[in-house]
Amino acid sequence: MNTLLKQLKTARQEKGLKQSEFGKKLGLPQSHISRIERGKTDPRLSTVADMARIADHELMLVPRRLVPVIRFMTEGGNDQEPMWKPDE
Amino acid sequence: MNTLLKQLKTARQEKGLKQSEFGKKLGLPQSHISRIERGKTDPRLSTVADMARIADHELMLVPRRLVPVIRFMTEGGNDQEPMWKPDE
DNA sequence: TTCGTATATGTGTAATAGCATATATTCATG
DNA sequence: CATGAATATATGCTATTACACATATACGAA
Repeated sequence: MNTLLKQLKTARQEKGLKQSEFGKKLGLPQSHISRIERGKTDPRLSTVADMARIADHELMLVPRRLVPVIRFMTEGGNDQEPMWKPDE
Repeated sequence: MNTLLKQLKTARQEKGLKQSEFGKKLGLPQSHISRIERGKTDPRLSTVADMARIADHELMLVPRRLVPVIRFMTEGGNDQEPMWKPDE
């Protein structure tokens, strides 16, 4: 499907928001959130941008040659954890 | 207005495409491209994503704390040029 | 002027968005 | 197990709007 929508769903879940709460913050009905997350509808740009912001994210336009780097930074894993440890 | 749309427009221009050519690659009429770029309409997610790809870009969902870094990478300037040179 | 490009307008259609409701599904708790 | 509450998905029915298509206007350059 659309990976962006999947990312949005997990972002919402990580915020601990259910679809109805999420929708209320956006002024959207729960049913619509559901349809969007499952890819049953093609939402408007403003809708997705709003959803992103509520979920502490941002919708950005990225030049293709930077995509791999950014992908690594975002889904590369939890960078609360160090990526390597010095030899002891 | 929406900075993302402005970015899309300059991305198209940098590709040397006029609205009509751009639209043809997308299966969209020129009039629609015009309305979108001027913020007179709220396009669908798929439309914007398609426009991004044609313009050699990608629409990405980015965690808020990474936004400044990515902004620096993208609009930070031409990184064909090295950001520093070693002392000689 | 004529040509190329960008923006504007109007009409018809298809799809999103709003609203209410129905149907799972899971998970407690008696 | 049964029952009920909380969550997620589904459906039907309107209203609003993106989108398709044609056409018109504006403006600058050759």
